[in-house]
Amino acid sequence: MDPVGFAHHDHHSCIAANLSAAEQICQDNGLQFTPVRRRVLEILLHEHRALGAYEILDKLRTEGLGSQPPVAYRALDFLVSNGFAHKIEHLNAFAACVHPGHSHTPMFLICRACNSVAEATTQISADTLGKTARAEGFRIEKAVIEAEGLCPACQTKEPA
Amino acid sequence: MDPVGFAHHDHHSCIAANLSAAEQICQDNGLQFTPVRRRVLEILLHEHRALGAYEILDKLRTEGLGSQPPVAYRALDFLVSNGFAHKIEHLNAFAACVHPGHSHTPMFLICRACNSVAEATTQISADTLGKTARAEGFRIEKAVIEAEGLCPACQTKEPA
DNA sequence: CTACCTCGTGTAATTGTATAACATATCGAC
DNA sequence: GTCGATATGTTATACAATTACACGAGGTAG
Repeated sequence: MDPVGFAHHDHHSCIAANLSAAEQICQDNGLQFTPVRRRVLEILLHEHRALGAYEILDKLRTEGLGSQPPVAYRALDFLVSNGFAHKIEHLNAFAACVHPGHSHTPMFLICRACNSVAEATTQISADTLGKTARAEGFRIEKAVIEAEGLCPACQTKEPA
Repeated sequence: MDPVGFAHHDHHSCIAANLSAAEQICQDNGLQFTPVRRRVLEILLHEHRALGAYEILDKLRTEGLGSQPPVAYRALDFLVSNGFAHKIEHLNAFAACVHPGHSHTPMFLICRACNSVAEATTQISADTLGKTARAEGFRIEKAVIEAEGLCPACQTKEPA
């Protein structure tokens, strides 16, 4: 486990650290961390929640960084492919990864009331899921785990 | 584990059994198993793969059972809510549940080459995921696990 | 130096997925 | 018979994602 999302943290340094980590990784791997890509990651880090592609596009538009859907989708594809962000399938939205550079199978906790998203790491996934899959001859390349429910804050507002 | 999907099975009886199980469950719980809902489940069972809402809608249309998106989506919502079908978030598609009536957190194995989907049950989910979630005060109500990779058939066509 | 290749971006048009909002119908309770 | 609850019919629209093609900057082989 490595909770981030429902707990307080130093947001400013969290953005800076994540951003420079991405920069470093790109340099090490010969990837181009272009202005659009960098800005999209910044936006995701800043909001610290899952954003739809069109929400991101709106922001890009006001900044003159691109106005058509493909601009946003291409940047997001890059970020996701290289582990800087994740797609939350359940929401058709995207969120910055909380620990880029580390290979991990994240689990997302999605609050159905306030739509906040927390990313947690779990040991089980890679191993145990792999076992289940191999049992029927399937070769897993990527796995996503998404849980829907109530975050701590919304549980108090809407008790069982 | 309880693989179904990449293995052969008696499809005809599989449809019939599943359908009557659904009927029974609806009766027991005071749910209306209406023609549209029944037909949508039949379609999903018959195809035995993940279908998009609009694919289903096309079939309904040719049968005079409804022609507008909400018709399909409402039926699908009903089936998903009551455990007769699952939504595959990764594909924006729907598939019949292979063992309705049993509470379970399924894992889906999605082949990226042929798009086939297998549903497997895993013990870990409810328990271990719950533990991870509780660690940060999150209350899980529903969890989905989706894995992307290569099914046995496609592995032979496209070896590592 | 230039012809060419690769990669990233700009833009238009389109396709695919899902929901909002409102009208109509059926059934059972009172 | 009226009312409330549930299901369906229909129009329009919102939201998500991709296709296809043009342009431009940087490298490199000839």
